[in-house]
Amino acid sequence: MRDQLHPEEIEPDGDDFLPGLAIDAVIFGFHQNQLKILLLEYRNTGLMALPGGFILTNENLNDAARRVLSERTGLSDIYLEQFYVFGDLNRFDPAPMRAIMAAKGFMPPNNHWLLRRFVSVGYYALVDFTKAVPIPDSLSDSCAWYDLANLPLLMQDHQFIVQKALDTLRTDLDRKLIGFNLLAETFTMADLQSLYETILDQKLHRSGFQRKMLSLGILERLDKHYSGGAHKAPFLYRFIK
Amino acid sequence: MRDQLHPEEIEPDGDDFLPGLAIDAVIFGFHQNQLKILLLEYRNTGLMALPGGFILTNENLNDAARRVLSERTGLSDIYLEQFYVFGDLNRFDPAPMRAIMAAKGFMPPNNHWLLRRFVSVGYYALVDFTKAVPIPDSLSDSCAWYDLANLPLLMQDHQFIVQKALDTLRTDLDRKLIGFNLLAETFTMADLQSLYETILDQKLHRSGFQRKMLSLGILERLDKHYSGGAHKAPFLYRFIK
DNA sequence: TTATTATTGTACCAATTTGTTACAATAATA
DNA sequence: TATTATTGTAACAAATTGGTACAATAATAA
Repeated sequence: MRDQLHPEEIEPDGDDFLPGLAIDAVIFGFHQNQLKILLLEYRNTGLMALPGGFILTNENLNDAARRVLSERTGLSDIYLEQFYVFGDLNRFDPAPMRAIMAAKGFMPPNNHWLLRRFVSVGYYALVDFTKAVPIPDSLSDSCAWYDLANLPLLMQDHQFIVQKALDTLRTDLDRKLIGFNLLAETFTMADLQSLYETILDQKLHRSGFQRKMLSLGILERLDKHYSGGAHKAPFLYRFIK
Repeated sequence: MRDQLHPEEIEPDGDDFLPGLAIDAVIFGFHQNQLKILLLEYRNTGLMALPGGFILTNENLNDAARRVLSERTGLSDIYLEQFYVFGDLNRFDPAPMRAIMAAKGFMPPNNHWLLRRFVSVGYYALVDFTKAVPIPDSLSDSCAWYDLANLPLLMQDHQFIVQKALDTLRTDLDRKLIGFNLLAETFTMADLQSLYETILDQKLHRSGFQRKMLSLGILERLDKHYSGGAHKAPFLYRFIK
């Protein structure tokens, strides 16, 4: 959304971008049985926000989202999905953006394009936590993972956007088969079940879960896995298309 | 989308609207066991298009969609849902819009705001066919129902938009309970089953369908219905929230 | 080396849901 | 009054899901 600007973006016109339109990205990761999302923290303001960006005038909307994702995570080929367009008037509040620009030493005029109303397209993304390398944008001093269960206060309506993304992820989890995008290349059945339990926030029965997953025909069983656990070694699986 | 303009909208600036952003509406109805959608036909051009519109600068996005819906159908309180944002560059083709404006006797300059790139938010709506009164906009000479199974050639990417709306309707049909919005206030179980069969494009088993629908607890059974049919009179049902 | 321990893989049965057939009840028509 | 097509529901089979049980196993502890 109105948060990620490269130095060259703080211009009086913003002519390189589609006016009034932005992208907000809820980037999910999974680590130590916790769902996490990427958040930016803005220099000298204490404001925390979702990664986002604008759409170049010669760029497809979905490509702009992919660009934002890749700029914040270093990854390409990310699982990415539109989930909602946030277009209410009451999300228009120039104060946070003005604070961010002021912290950057820029005092914009009141009609600066970044201070006007924005409609924002919400995307959610699923990434392999172990592969993503969070990269702050030019205005933020950190880009890092935060536990979804314990988020800090977010700027504007970003808390609402996160909730809507999570709702969509929950309903998409079974219909589309997307959970795998949050895991590493190979994983155990227990990993997968823990992921599902965390996303859906409910316990699942081990036996039934395994039966259901295997019946989908999207898992390839690999060799046994003998890590530190003092127990029977589980199989490893890989997702197959 | 870039199709509905009142006379006052054909101005050099379009300052009353958010720039570059539009709404396309796929308005579904159901009549004589056929799914139908509303289409506009533009004067003197033969172009057919989805109803659409723009967002006023002081208007919520969803309210703009409701306004478009009410302007084309005369109905308020319509079931309405966002389903996708169409933001590819290749949907930008000024020719059809120029033809529509020319047919209206207006020769716009090449940089006219209506001839530039638009990102369009797709909404689908479900209305009671018997209550909706299709109303053309100021540039079209007809607004009418067309069989989804037998659509004419549509402008730009509108065929694609319709397909995506239908896909969404199909997956939403069971998750949310929205089919009733396409029926009249009261209906028979056969009506409801026919609706489901038409939307999903597959035969369903009468007994199982009835059992499932009744088990949802969202139907109120009314009196018997004795219409023309030379058969046992079916019950009427009403949808309850 | 051998018991201990926690977990894994899978078999098994119960409970529930879904798929299918059957048939009596019924409302108009012949 | 018989005929006809449809409706409402019962009945049962098949499939799916929920839950338990238990042998197999990999490390650790004795």
